[in-house]
Amino acid sequence: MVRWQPGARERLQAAALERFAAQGFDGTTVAEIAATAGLTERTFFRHFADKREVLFSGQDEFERLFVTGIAGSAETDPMAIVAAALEAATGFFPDERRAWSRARQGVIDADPGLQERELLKLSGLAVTMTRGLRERGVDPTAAALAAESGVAVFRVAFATWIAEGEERSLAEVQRAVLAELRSLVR
Amino acid sequence: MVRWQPGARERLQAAALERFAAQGFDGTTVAEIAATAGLTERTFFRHFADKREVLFSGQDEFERLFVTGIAGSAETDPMAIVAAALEAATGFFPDERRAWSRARQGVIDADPGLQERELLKLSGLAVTMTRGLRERGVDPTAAALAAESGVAVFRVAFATWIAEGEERSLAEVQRAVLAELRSLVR
DNA sequence: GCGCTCATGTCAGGTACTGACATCACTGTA
DNA sequence: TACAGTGATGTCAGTACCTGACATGAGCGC
Repeated sequence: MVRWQPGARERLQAAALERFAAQGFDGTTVAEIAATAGLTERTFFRHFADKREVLFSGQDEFERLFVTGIAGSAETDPMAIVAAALEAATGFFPDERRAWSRARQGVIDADPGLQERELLKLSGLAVTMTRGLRERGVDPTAAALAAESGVAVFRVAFATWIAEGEERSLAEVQRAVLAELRSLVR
Repeated sequence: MVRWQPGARERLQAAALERFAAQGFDGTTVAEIAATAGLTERTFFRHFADKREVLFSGQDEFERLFVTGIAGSAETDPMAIVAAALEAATGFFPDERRAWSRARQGVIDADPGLQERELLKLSGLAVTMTRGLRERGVDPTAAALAAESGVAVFRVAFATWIAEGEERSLAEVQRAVLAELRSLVR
């Protein structure tokens, strides 16, 4: 007889997204999420630092794609390196995840507290990319600027990708947005 | 005999900054801030939506400077309009406020929760600027890009302005940062 | 078999935040 | 001058988030 069902963390994340989508973030208690997953509130806080984090855990792997993308690029021009990293990061969002991403973003867009957390994560991504670029020998200011631009491109591309009716892959959308940025800056 | 001392809001803000600087954000309770200001916890929450907001109230006026700066500019080029708005906004940070700004930023930099709130405010500023530019007839994508760049310039300039040993005014620093951005993009 | 590990449960408590109602100096008006 | 209304504050009770300390018991190595 097994004492605990496996996958507690994943069950909590699924239960949270489902409840948030149905009743809103504020209208859902942590105890309720835990109960839906067959666990207790205390266990929830052992897996996630706070109530909001349940929607953002997994970001680490996403950031790692950017880091390895920067480190593995053969380019020397900062924006070209960033473009390679953006390309590598699209692997985190295959088309099968589009519906899930859309639902998750809908929940985030409905709550300022969740938007705060998202901004903090993206800010952390920019910091990480800046560091990676500087380790490649890029000038500090140029590195920060290129990293911020890269994050901006990702944001716009991601929003487009999950928009109703959009059918292109994230990689395709991202290439188009990057091209648009280049023509605007020129 | 007066029933209440005037300036409750300002007293709460001053007490909060002083306590946060001395014991950290987490190490300070709202009840403690209120008591320092000669008030109760309940009154604190009548003036500020939450504990973090006590450090960010006043942002509205700052944003208004950007808006009027955009609306009042005679330029037509998006980045030139943004430059004018940046210039107008420096009025919010005269040299007399440098020490206070430095103390406040030190508190924010020490707490992730406060950084989240700061990012949300800056994101709101970018949204406001984007709207202002679009009302001036600027293309949507160009407006968003120019607004984001403007916020980025402000962030870098502000960080430089409050750095130890810096003596130039915020307006001077900001002009230098903007020039650097222009040369990088070119 | 036997003890160790470790994910989970239980319990008590602190702090952030909110709604409902009370207080009372001040202000305008008859 | 009396008196009703206003509005900032206080009091109190309650909910939800989050944490520390300790208990439980199936699985695993020896």
